[in-house]
Amino acid sequence: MTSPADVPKESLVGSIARDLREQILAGRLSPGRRISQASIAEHYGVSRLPVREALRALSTEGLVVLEPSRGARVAALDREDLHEVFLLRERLEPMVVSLAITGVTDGDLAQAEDLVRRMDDPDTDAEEWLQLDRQFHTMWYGHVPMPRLIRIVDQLWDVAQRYRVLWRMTPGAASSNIEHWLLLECIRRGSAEDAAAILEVHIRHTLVTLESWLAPPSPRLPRPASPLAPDEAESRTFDDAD
Amino acid sequence: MTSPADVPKESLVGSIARDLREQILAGRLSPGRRISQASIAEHYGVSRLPVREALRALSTEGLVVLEPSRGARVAALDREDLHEVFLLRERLEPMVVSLAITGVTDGDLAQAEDLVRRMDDPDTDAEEWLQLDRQFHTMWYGHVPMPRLIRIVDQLWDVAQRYRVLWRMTPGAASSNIEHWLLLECIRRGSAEDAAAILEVHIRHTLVTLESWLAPPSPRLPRPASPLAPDEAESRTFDDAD
DNA sequence: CCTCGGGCGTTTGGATCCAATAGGAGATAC
DNA sequence: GTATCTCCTATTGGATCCAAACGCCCGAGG
Repeated sequence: MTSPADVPKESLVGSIARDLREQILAGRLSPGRRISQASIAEHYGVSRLPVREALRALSTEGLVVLEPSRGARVAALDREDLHEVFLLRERLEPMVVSLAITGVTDGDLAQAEDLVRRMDDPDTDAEEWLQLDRQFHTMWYGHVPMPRLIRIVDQLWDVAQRYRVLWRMTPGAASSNIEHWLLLECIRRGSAEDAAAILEVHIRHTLVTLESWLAPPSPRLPRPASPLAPDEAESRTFDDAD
Repeated sequence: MTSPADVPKESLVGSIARDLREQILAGRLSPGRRISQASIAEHYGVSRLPVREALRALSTEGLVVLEPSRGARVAALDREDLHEVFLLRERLEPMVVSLAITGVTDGDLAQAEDLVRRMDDPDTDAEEWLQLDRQFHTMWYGHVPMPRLIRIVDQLWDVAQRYRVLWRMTPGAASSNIEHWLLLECIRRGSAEDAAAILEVHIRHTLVTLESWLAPPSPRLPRPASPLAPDEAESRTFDDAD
């Protein structure tokens, strides 16, 4: 999701990195799983070289961890990391929205309203909902001329996405769209402070919901097996993924 | 400055990236200058391959820019970037300090006081002063268990360092250490809010000083030729650097 | 039966080689 | 004299090949 159109000709490493990122975000490559350079290279029909660089790039984004001469693994998910990522989002994204608010156009507002409306639609499935949600939150970034900040927030979104895949199953997910309507209203009114405040609450709300679901404070609720468990057993190979 | 001891055996690309980073931060590789893979490789006596990966790693840190099949350049310095970097520092570093403050030990305080004292010493030259300054600001990070945040702030410091090299020549530099004493006092008292506030002011202060010096609002002051000018002429080759 | 050490296979890391692209110099036409 | 088109060279991107490190399995010894 980082800069789709500013590179006229994308290199191999870029496309491989993007696809791997997609796989990891969608959860098709489980956390903690080893990534063999050779299997990836064979899967894409290329040499191991661009795969190496793609893995290195993904490691700087925090999606994989690189152990020297021991290979790469999909970055594990744990509650400390979840907490950190959402704390950073909570601090940075309100900043972005309040900076973007002066550049918002009528077309943006119409598009945003359409997005929120589609999120209200009970027919949209979980995956599509997540995509709409991200689009709603990131559509304002184009108005903020701070490329470093945008890149950081985009990467945080990438990591957060891995946790959000779990969150969409939680019961608290429904109330989220109410905050979307609120945020949209603040943006429409052009009040940067209110929008920032709403967004901060919104992110914190998501964090609390996620944490309370992952670390059972009320263990009486029956839940499926904890999805945070990294599969050290390397149960699946990459080629199993598709 | 990222994790000196947690990698037992450093790979070639790591050491090359570290050295190149050092060169760029110290200003020995001027902004905008082209970096030829071959010259770097020859300089270190290695193949071009680890150089490529090191350049890619540095590009994710924002120190070099990579144009596809056109090579790498040292990232240019401009006022928008300066503004952005310091705005992010202003938002993130107070957060770090306020989070670190509960873990501060007496040893930390003694060491910090020594650092600030040495910064007051008129015998310390500019380069050493910058190093002491960075050490004073980053010594608290070890108490904050948020690796993503620390890495982001470290990278921001790296970029900021390139501007600070210029800043140390400005007349406003002297008053900076007063704020260091204040910050140290807040940390000693254990008041996170005050420390965060002081640090925020401190960073903003630095930014304003730098901006007013770089973009001459009072052009009567005689200044040396603007150090922000990128040398598109590629006046120096890498081997000239040492 | 458990533990330690050596040999082997697999995987990563680096070097060398080849293709493709961009930039520039030179020649030619207007 | 200037602008444009073409060819050439230098540099990057990718593939293949080789060495070194890690992990594992098996065997010997306590």
